[in-house]
Amino acid sequence: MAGSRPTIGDVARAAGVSKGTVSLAYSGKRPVAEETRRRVFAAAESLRWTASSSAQALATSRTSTIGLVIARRPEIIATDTFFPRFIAGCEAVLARAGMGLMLNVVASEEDETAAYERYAAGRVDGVILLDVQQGDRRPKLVRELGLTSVMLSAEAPRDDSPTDVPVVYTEDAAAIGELVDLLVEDGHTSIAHVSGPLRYVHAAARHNAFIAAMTSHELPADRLVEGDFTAASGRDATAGLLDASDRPTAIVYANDVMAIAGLSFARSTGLRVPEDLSVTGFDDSELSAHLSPGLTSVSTGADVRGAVAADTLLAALRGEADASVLVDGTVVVRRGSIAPPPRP
Amino acid sequence: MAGSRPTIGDVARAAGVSKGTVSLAYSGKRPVAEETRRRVFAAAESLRWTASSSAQALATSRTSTIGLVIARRPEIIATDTFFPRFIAGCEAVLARAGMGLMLNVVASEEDETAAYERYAAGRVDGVILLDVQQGDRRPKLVRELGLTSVMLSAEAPRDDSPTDVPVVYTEDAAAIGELVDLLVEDGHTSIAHVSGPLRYVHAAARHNAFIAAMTSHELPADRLVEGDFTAASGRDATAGLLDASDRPTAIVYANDVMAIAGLSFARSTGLRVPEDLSVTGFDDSELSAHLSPGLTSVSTGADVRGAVAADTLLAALRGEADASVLVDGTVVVRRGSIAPPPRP
DNA sequence: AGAACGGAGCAAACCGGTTTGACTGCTCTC
DNA sequence: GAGAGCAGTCAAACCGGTTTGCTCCGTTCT
Repeated sequence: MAGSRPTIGDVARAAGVSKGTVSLAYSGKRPVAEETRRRVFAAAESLRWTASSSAQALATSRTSTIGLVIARRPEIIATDTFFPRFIAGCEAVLARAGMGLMLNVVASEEDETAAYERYAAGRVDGVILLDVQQGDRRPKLVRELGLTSVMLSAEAPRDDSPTDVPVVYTEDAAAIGELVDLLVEDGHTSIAHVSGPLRYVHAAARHNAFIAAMTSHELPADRLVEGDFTAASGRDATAGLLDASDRPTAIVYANDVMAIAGLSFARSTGLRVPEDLSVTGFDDSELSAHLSPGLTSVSTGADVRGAVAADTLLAALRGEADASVLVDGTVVVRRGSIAPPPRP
Repeated sequence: MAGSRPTIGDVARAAGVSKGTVSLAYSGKRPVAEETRRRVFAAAESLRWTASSSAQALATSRTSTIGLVIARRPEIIATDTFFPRFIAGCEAVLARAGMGLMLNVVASEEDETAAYERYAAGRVDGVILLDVQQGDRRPKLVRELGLTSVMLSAEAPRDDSPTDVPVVYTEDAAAIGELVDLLVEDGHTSIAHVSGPLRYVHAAARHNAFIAAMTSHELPADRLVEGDFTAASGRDATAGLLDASDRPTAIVYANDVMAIAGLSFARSTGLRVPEDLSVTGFDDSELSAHLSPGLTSVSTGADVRGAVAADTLLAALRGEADASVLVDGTVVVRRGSIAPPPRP
């Protein structure tokens, strides 16, 4: 019983052929007689044999695994609904391709480097880079380590982008523009923005898009607060904004968690939402639809992005097209959290 | 100069020793002269050599990786804040031990079985079983596949537990009891419970604890609704409870997301929280502290549980103690969402 | 009829580590 | 001074697959 798993040699013996033939019967890299193939498969099945992936990895130098390093503080990982959805999307694609996903959550830059080095030591074939920053060091790092990679971004890659890493991106700017348009149409002129950490490309993209949208309406974009995507920072930023003598009548938050915390804080000071203050979020978590009022947000299809990122990485691993790809899934979802501003 | 990574043979040559000596210098399984060891390390460093984990895995039949299969619908994964925190906790321990974490998100039972079979084919050494159900088939499955495992639970393992899998558990019952005590002390007598899917051991544990607590106060435990942990189910369950002619004055939810959705729904019908209705959650997500009113909840230390689960699994892999371990980190956090019931 | 060709399969080398039996000096004992 | 014991090292076997050079055989072409 149990003990050790059968090896390809056991299967070969049972089928009366050589190891090489068993391997070829499965890979099809050379013709194998139909009848032989059947004998091999039958033998494998009765022995319940599956190829050892360690041995396969050693022989082919491909691990059938891709890696994902998440470098964020635990509080943020805990509340941000992006990661789980993104990972679920990846998985759907990877599982179909027989690939595995290796995950690492790191706290420091050294840990991050160490994680990529372990990856390169024959643990994964490629990686997906999340939370890209301006002048991110990782594309260079992973290339030097010999890992294929794909980056996620919130804007089209610039022509002068220094790397040849394929980019999977959304166009967050357009969605932010739409949100601002909605608010301006409702009559708002004093609109604030609470961004994520601006070192992130995605946070900066939304931040810049907000400024551009306000400017295009000839409104001042001077109420800008940098948050960090946590509920706590959403509350603090909101407190600061509402404290001013001429408080804004609407706040555009860079994610839902900050928006919900901000909304709650505003209410606790006696303001009504949306009558006295309109708020919008970003990323449309499931909870947002079930609040009262519902939170106006931007659905970005995190799972789709995960799937596309995985697909793109698999293609890159096959040596195919390195082109960047736009994931066009951002949809503004209007709910009860916005309304015309109060009369002065 | 990319090309191929150096091998142990290159290091051996550079240091003027044999492959075996290099290996022994690193593993220390046999004595190696101090001076030789230094030469080997120096050579390895200058060649930037790291052992190939595929080769290591093949030679030792240990992969230095553990696996985690998450079998939940994407909506739930997206909102539940438990997984990310749990994983971050695991990772902290695993990284320190040089182990990797392989993650799989599956949609069906076949996919789940397939995932464990891939694991067993030399991808991971052991697995952590989450969301254990009554009569769960996985302990048996993974044992047959030759994988070491650890289970997470919300109650002490019964004596007659059919398996010898170590269990890492919290005692959710005590926390639920405390919540009920708080509400009863405030004068509530009509308290409802919205549970998670009762096939899960953790959901059932909280559900049963609720009934026991109510009974011990000689109150009827007859307002029980089974939800599924999503915001949508929290709202629906709440709608059903509040629709009754004698609506409850307090609702104990099995997680925060359902509680927040329920709270929002109640408000949208004109009820005030906590004046007209008290609500409590479970798992204490970061957001809960920043709502207004803050959500009374139970902090369960998901990250600590992750760390302990990882530690326990590593111990099991070393062949050490299979004992079950209690993670004593549940703390009831009282916030503004509960208050005495309205006078009739 | 002989050459050329391609399908089928075997045996052996290889991937990059780990493990172990055997050998060499050396020191320590009696 | 012979034997025991041990630190230190090497060479070779091994882990379980994949890949390739070569042989064997039957068919087709000229």
